Parts: sequence; C-alpha cells; structure tokens
Amino acid sequence: MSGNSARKPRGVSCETKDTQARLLNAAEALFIDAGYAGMSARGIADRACVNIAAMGYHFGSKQGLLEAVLIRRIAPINTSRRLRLAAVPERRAESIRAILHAFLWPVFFNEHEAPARRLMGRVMTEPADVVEPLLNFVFSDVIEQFVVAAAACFPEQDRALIAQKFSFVVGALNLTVLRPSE
Amino acid sequence: MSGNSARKPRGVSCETKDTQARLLNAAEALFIDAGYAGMSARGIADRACVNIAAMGYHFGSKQGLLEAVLIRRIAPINTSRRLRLAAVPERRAESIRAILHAFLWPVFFNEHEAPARRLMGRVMTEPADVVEPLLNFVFSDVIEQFVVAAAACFPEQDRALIAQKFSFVVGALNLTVLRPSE
DNA sequence: ATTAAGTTCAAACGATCGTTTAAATACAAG
DNA sequence: CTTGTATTTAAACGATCGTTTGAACTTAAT
Repeated sequence: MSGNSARKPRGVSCETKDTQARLLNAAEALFIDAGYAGMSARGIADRACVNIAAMGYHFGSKQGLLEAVLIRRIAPINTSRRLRLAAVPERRAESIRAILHAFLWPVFFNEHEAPARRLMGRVMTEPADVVEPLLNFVFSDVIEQFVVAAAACFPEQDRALIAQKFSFVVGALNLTVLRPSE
Repeated sequence: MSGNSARKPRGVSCETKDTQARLLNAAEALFIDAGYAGMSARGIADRACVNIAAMGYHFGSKQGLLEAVLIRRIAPINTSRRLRLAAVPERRAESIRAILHAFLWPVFFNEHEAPARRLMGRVMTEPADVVEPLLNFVFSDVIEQFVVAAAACFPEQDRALIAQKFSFVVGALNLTVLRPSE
C-alpha cells in the first residue's frame, strides 16, 4: 500500500506494470490536465500506487520525472522527424514545404500520437520558467537540424530570422492541438 | 512596507493607485503568466506592495481575487456583446454570422482588449476544476443569451446541439489568442 | 479630544508542498 | 542459508501554501 493513507487509486493503471512505468503514466496524466504546478508529488504517487519516495529514487525529483515523461513521448517523434528530413532530397527554396512537412507530420498527422499532442499542448501553455529548460533539452537538437536545413534552402536570408519563423510554426502547431477533444 | 520581507516590487505598479487596484493588477499579471496554481498569495502581495492579509480583507480569498480580476476585464466585454446582439435585426438562418460577429468582435477584433485576450487565453488553458465555476459565473448569462438567439435562427435544430457548437466557437476563439505575442 | 468605522500591520495558524533519511523488504548470486 | 544489491517503506525534514487573528494605525465626524 501507499505509505500516506488508504486512498483508492481512482486512475486506470495501478496493477500490471513496473514502478517506473506507473510513475510515468501517472505523472503524464496529471500534468496534462493539471499542469506542473497543479500536479503534486503525492498525487502522482497515489495515482501510481507507489510510495512518495519512489519518485525521488527513480527520477531524482519531480522535475526529473516530468523530463522523463517528455522524453518518452517526444524522443520517438523526433527520430521520425530526422528520418523524414533526411529523405528530403534537396535544399532549394521549393524544398521548404517538404521540410516543414517532415517536422509536422510525426506529431500532427499521425493518428497514433494523440497522447503526445495533448502533452505538447499542455507544455506550450505552461509558464516559461518551469518548462523552458526541459523543452530546450528535449527539442534543441532536432530544431537545430531543421533550422539548418531551412537556412540551406534560403542562403541569402538571415539565419536568426529563419529560426524565429520556425519557432512560430512550432508554436502554432502545438497551440492548435491543445484541446483534449479526442 | 510589506510585512514579509524587504523584497523589491519588480513590477510596474506599486505607488500610485489604491490597494484594491494594485491587488487586481498584480493578480492579473501573475495569473496570466503563471496560472492559478503558480501564482501565490505572497507573490501577489509582494508585487502589489501590500500586506498578505489585504487580499483576504478586500476580496475574501485568492479565488475571490481572481474572480474580481475576471469580472473587471470581461464584464464590459459582455456588455458590448449584448449591445451588438440587440442590434442584430432578425432571427433567421442568415443572421447567424451577425450573431457570431456580435460575440467575437468585442474581444477578438478590438485592439484595446489585448489584456483581456491574454487573460482569456490563460483561463481557457487552466485545469477545469479550478476555473470552471468562475467561468460559469462570469459567462453563463451572456452565453445563454447568445445560444437563445442562435437557436431562434434554427428552430428546427436541437437546442443542446446548438449550445455545443457555440461552445466550440468560443473555445477556438480563446485558444487562438493565447500566445502573448502582442 | 473622543468616538467609530475603515484599513493595514506583524505574526501565527494548520495544511500541504518537494525532498530526504534510515530501516525494512525483495531478490538474485554464491 | 548467507551475502550483497536493488527497491520499497514509514516517517520526518524545512519550506511554502492560503488563511486568520488581534492589535496598531488612519481618517473623518462629533
């Protein structure tokens, strides 16, 4: 039993998987519909049917757990993005649509990624100082690759401006998928 | 001085206005970029250069203060909405665009309502159980009026379905204006 | 000057926060 | 069984949360 009290799990997952997976699932669910400040360590532990200390043992801290949640969902998406980007044959102005498509497709048009969409939507609406370091860690590599590719399509344009435009595309994407309407 | 420590105000407003206005401004700013769970009573009091107890004295509670923040911004918008709705001459199927326009214009196309837009964007992304009672209190009257007007345009359609479609329009509106890009 | 209502103050309330500790338990290897 | 490592446990840590208290202070009318 959980060390705090005699609360019922209430969530969906409590019995089958290992502790780390239960913590990841519980943290993801609570983060999606409560945000970082609204999800408590004890709430996560209760939903995962795990002692509070297990979070610190397996993930170091609440922030470490959220980081693991983000990586679990987003890492395979970024892998798919990289593969699609590598498949774009050229770096001409006409290639920019294919490059953006390579970035957007894995999360936006893939029907299997609904949890990732909701997770990203919540992330993008969190206060910047909470989630920004996590986002940089999870995203900076793949975004850098895409900005480089986009810049190669327009060698005469300012690199910083291209990065800014790309951020706009990413932001619009994630805002669009926020609502939990699925 | 504020009773807690010797922190600097850091915000924009600390000197000129009365206590209630300073509390409202501070709470609005902190809610917009930290959310309800992320804004603390002491943080509000510090930014407003006010003792912590002043919040309870003037607004009853932290939730009461947020309620006052929402009402201050949204009440004049809803008044404008009602005036525009009353100016729509008929209740025929062709009137639905004018009715939606009457609802959307005061917050979406009015250049003077940028703070209200950001406030609404944050409200719509908050966890439902925190903000929903406040939203019902602030919005239910005017939304009811508009749903009635829309239903009068389509007397053959189900009333509940029309209300649902209207909620969709409102949600899309507020999602669109979330980003603090102004 | 005195009264009374309105407001601000320092200080504390119990509750919950994220995190840590050390003992208890589970479990595989020798 | 014994040893050693990995994991889970109950309990507590200090900090901060929203809220409340009662006294000090301001203000205006008598």
